[in-house]
Amino acid sequence: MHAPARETLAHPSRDEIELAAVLHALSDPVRLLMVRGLAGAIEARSCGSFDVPVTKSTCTHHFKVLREAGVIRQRQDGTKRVNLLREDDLEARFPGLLATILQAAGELPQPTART
Amino acid sequence: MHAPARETLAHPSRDEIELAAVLHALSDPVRLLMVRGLAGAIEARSCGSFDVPVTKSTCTHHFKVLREAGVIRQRQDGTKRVNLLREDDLEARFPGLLATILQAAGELPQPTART
DNA sequence: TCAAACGTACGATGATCGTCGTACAACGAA
DNA sequence: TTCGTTGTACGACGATCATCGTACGTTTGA
Repeated sequence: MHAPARETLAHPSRDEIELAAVLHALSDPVRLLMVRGLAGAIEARSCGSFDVPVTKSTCTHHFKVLREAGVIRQRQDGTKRVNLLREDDLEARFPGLLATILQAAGELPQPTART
Repeated sequence: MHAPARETLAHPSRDEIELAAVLHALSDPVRLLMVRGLAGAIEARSCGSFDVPVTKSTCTHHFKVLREAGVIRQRQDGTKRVNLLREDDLEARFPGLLATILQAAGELPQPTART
């Protein structure tokens, strides 16, 4: 077991994304926070750039849940692993779902704008 | 503890409905089935009228989860307990959410139509 | 009055979940 | 090369979950 796990980043294909899995993934407050952060970002964000009240291990766990549910895509980039929402795939599979949930989660997150 | 539980039907008020709880409630395939059945029905439906692959006790449990999440409202009617979706409350709290999820759950359920 | 139907309550069980700490691997910079 | 950064892997822990069987209460109907 010396192979770097970086090769093992399994993502479900678009058609394999299941509604129940997506809803379950988004039913955790921490993960909802992560997804909101991802939705507000233009660029893919590394795991460590999130302000969530859990340790690194737990963070890894949550990103794995989101990835395996098909909500996010993870890609290795040097020592960082960057995450981005699979907005297109989700929209194709479940139209309007992500946007509606994000809106229900308390409007869009305002990264640094406060007029 | 001889009081019939029929008095103890606690429902969250509209403003107490939480997104995470709703998503969690809907992240179970059996409950999703129940909600779809409820959405297709015009009248409130009794617990026993659902075609779900679980026993009665489990059914009771699932309806309780749905009720406590604020997804359905339960009312006693003779020996039956009837259920109906809290569409208005959900729409007011999380606009579009229920409809979007129901649509994602595989279009509208066709109770007895098969042209 | 008696029995059947409907659904609950309670307890149990095995599975999954969210959380953490520690140890380790990979990469980048000095 | 060496060190710090980033994030994972692997247990482990307690909590919650989905499921069931059995026993019981309530209402309806014969």
